Amino acid sequence: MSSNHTRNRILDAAGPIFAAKGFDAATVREICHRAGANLAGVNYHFGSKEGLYAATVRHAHPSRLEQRFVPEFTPGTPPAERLRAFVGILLSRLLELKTTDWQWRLLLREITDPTPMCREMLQEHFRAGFGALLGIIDEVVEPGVPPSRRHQIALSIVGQCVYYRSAASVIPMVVDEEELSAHYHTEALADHVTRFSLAALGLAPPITTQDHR
Amino acid sequence: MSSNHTRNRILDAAGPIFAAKGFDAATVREICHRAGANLAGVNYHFGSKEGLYAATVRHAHPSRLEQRFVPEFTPGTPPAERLRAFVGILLSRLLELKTTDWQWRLLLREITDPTPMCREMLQEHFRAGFGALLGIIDEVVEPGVPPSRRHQIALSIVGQCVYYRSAASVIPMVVDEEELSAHYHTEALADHVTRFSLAALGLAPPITTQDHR
Amino acid sequence: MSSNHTRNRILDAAGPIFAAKGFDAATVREICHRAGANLAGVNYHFGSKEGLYAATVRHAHPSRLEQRFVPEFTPGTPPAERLRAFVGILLSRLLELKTTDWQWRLLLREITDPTPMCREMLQEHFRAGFGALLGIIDEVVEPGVPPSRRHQIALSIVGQCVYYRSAASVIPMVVDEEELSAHYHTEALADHVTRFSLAALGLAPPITTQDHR
Amino acid sequence: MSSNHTRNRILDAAGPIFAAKGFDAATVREICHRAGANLAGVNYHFGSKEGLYAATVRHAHPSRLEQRFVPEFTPGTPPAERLRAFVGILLSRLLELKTTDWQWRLLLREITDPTPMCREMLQEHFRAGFGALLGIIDEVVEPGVPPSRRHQIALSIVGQCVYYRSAASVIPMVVDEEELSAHYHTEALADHVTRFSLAALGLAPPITTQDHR
DNA sequence: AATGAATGAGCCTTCATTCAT
DNA sequence: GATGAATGAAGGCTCATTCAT
Repeated sequence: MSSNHTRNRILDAAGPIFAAKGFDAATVREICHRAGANLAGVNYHFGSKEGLYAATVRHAHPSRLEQRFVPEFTPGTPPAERLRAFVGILLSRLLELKTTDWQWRLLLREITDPTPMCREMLQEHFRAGFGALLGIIDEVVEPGVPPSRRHQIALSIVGQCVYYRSAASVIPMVVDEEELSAHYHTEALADHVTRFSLAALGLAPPITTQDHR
Repeated sequence: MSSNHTRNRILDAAGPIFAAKGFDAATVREICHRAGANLAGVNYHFGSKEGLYAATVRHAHPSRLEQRFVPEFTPGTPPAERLRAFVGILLSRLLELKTTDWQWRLLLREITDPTPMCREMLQEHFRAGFGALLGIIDEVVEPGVPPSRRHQIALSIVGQCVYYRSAASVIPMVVDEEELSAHYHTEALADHVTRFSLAALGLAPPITTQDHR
Repeated sequence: MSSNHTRNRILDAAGPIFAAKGFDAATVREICHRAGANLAGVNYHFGSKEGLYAATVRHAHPSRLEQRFVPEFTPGTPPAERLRAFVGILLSRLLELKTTDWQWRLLLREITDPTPMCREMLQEHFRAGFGALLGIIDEVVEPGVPPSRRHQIALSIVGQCVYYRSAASVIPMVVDEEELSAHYHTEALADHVTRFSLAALGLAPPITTQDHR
Repeated sequence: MSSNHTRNRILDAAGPIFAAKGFDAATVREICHRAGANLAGVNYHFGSKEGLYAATVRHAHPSRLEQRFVPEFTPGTPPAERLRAFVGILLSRLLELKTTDWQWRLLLREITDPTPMCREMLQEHFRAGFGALLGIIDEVVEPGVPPSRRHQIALSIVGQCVYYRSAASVIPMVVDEEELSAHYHTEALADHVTRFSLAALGLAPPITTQDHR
């Protein structure tokens, strides 16, 4: 967009590196080297390593926002179907991190290990997704159920999904390889999480029962 | 156990520091200073910083194992009650991290950001907890439900709990302060997670209904 | 004088900064920033930082020369009165450095820590003041006193004045605060230096006697 | 004295460099290079560049203190003689700075451009000399003369001496070379300053008269 | 068995300067 | 005439490690 070449090259180089290593472990040297830029370029264009990090996160954000958390449904689509879509999208983002998909990894880092400099950006992003999920839940719960309960229901659903990522290293320790490949791909997990949650919401039979799938 | 005083002092000092800052951010300097030991002590006794880390994790392990995930119940205790106990213990460990309780924090770090050198220790620990939870679930599900389903049920329960820790920085962004202090202390969360899960398991009414609590 | 706006803006900005911090500590960045000019402006217009410094000193000079060291006295004014005036003016310039009076500060810096590039300017300035003082002394000394003696008398007088500036940081170490505020403002110091010097010149009683002041 | 070789080598190398260039312009690199030490040695032994500077000043101090400002006089030595000795010593220190005599240059730097870190050391040093001079003056002044006057007399004497150093670069501008070599060596200057001051104190005829010297 | 001393690699940042426009 | 962009050199400092004792 801008004609500023070096600045953009640095920005593009910084993203994957910050995403892969985090703020501390990433070095300005490596970023500049990968960008083919001079070592002083970071300070010239961004003032400091922190400035570059903030710019990188800001840079990562807008392109992400375009991907909504919920597709446009025709009115009348049942909540169960919409919940399945939400869970499917969330899980696919969490688990199918392509090598080039560093923006999302950067956000995940911020969630676990937040940096003061991009709190607001994180907040905006997180609220969007949370709001979308609440919209689905609101259609299901009885009128008298207080907001605090609805919030926790949402967190219970999100938590199930995020766990498959945050504990990715640990799940193979309790599940054998065969089972892993059969039941832990995105679609299978989305099915399970949706099913478990729908059961809790009273929109499906208990998870403990055998089903026809 | 050993008569090597310095070695043990370093080990004791390293635990909390690694737990608090992680491998990279922790410095040999600080550890040795806190241990009242010489800066060269780490390399002398453990070969390298990595060697110290591995030893620290091994050192952390045994004392942890003593704390079981489930108390000894009298036979016949209903699964719902046992599940509530399991969730309560897990959540209290996740959320109520006392300053002295660095061993557990070290394990949590390994889950999110695993280090190759202590995979086996992590595995042993994780399997113990997972097994305990499976023992409870097995009493509830119908006989025909396959193990893969039972595993995922367990992960759904654990995931809900872990999320309150891994997303600790992000939850205040969507929940106001008042609600936070009223509904997000350990006991309230344990009640919710148990209730949500029991509903999914068919052992409680849907979570969407108003209850008497 | 020139129609080159940027050049003059840089020159005006450089003066106070060089005066306040000296050549080394002053940065091209700050100067250009304060001048609202581009960072490259210094090198474009002056070739280098040194070139700017030389130009700044040259720029500082002419406006200074207007301020004479001795006011115009009516012929017949006694030397004692003229000496008091000289000392008063010198001390006030040394001690009462207004923020805007950076030219003088720049000269003072050159005296203590001379830069090769502006030797001539310094020389011209210094000779003017020295000559004025010699004019007063010449009226007092006996005819046979050689010039070398007259020069040293002048230096003894100037030296007393300059010391209050060059040792400004160290005088409070040997003189308490109360005495400082009572006897170390410009007028009181001018009185003392004049009195001491007049006594040495035989135009006043010895400084050791109690006087009526 | 200590067996710590590198530390002392750095200290010895730092002294002359700090004295010659000042704190800012001196570089840790040059110091370590000259000391034949590793670049990190400064931080290991002194914590920081500032720490090294403070240590250097402290290191410079004790050896200096041994050189008293006034030699031991037999009781009854007239004040004029003692004043001459004081002025002679002060001037010789100010003017005859051998290349190896960096300690005194370092102190002079502190006087003109004080560093917060060694204020107390400077104070101690300065008070010693000032006290010695006051001791001489006290014998001369009338009893009723207040301390403030005595202090200023002392400063007038010291000021004359210091000026020959602080204005060393500027004096050749008003005094020709021949006169310089004849009347501006240490002894001649000491004679003049003493004579000028004694005249002011009423212990010698006015400076304006031709004398027999 | 243990340590004080010393090291080399690497960190981020700042500087005056140069280049292409 | 003037500037935004970019650069190379150098700055102080921190780190894990090694060496000699």
